[in-house]
Amino acid sequence: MNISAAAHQSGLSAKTIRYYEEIGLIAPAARAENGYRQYDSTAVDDLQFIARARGVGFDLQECRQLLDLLRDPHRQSRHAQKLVLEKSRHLQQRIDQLVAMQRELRTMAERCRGDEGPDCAILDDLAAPGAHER
Amino acid sequence: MNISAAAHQSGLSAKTIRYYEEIGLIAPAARAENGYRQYDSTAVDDLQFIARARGVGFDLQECRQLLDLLRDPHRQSRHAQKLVLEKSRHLQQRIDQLVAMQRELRTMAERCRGDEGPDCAILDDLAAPGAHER
DNA sequence: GCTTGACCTTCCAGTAACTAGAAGGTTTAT
DNA sequence: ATAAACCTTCTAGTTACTGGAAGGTCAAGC
Repeated sequence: MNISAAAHQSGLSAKTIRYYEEIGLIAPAARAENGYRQYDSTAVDDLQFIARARGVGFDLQECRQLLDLLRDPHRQSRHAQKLVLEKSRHLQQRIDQLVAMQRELRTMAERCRGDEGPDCAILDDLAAPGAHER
Repeated sequence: MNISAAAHQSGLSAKTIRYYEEIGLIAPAARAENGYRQYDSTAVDDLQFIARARGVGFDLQECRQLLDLLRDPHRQSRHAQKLVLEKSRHLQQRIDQLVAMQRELRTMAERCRGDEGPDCAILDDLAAPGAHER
């Protein structure tokens, strides 16, 4: 199958697949006589694997490690678990950070009248945070 | 005051301040005779404003808009409120996405034995998601 | 007077993970 | 014959910095 079919089946874009090949994340695709890349089902499996790993937050370097594990018959499942647990911890930190930002944004939006006038609690807050608490 | 003092007071790095000047986010700093950038309290105010806006999730383009509003005596507070509400909506989408990823990661980690053997629910899940549900 | 260390300057390059677009070859259908 | 929908490679741009090189400046200590 050609690259756009592989893209469709994996949920990646053709550009992204070429990029993954370029950086060596996936093996160079076989080529048809006309030079077009050809993908079989095992190639598509790899692409889907990567797409799913990306989807739960792994970066490309981590995808590389996960693919290595996937291909290693002597792997130890604790290695994969370690990657997941670490990712989960970092993700939680990021979530906590975003939730804190969200709280601040909501507080600012509530305190702002949001009318035609220039008085603005948001701009005040950004200029002197916490001033309204004192 | 020199750039490192301004950096310290604003919580930004000196590199970042120079970068903000380079892209025109802040006005070019005054220079001392020796060519060193000089910052007064109003310059530091701007830097702090930006640092706080960045801290609640605004990108540099949005910081630019917020600074424009801050400086506009004829501003309407609803414009600032709109920016905040939009940012809040996007942030919530991002949070929801990360929380969903987090759920998947936790499920995978739980289902994986995490031992010395090669059988790994995580790699299985990434290779064929939802297979265990069927 | 000289050195040392901590400042400061500019400029160039690199990061992550693509995405856009140009210029051109191929295939398929009409 | 031509149009469309593919495919190819290559270059450059995105965001918001960060690191490092090469070199100027300043204050303190010997």
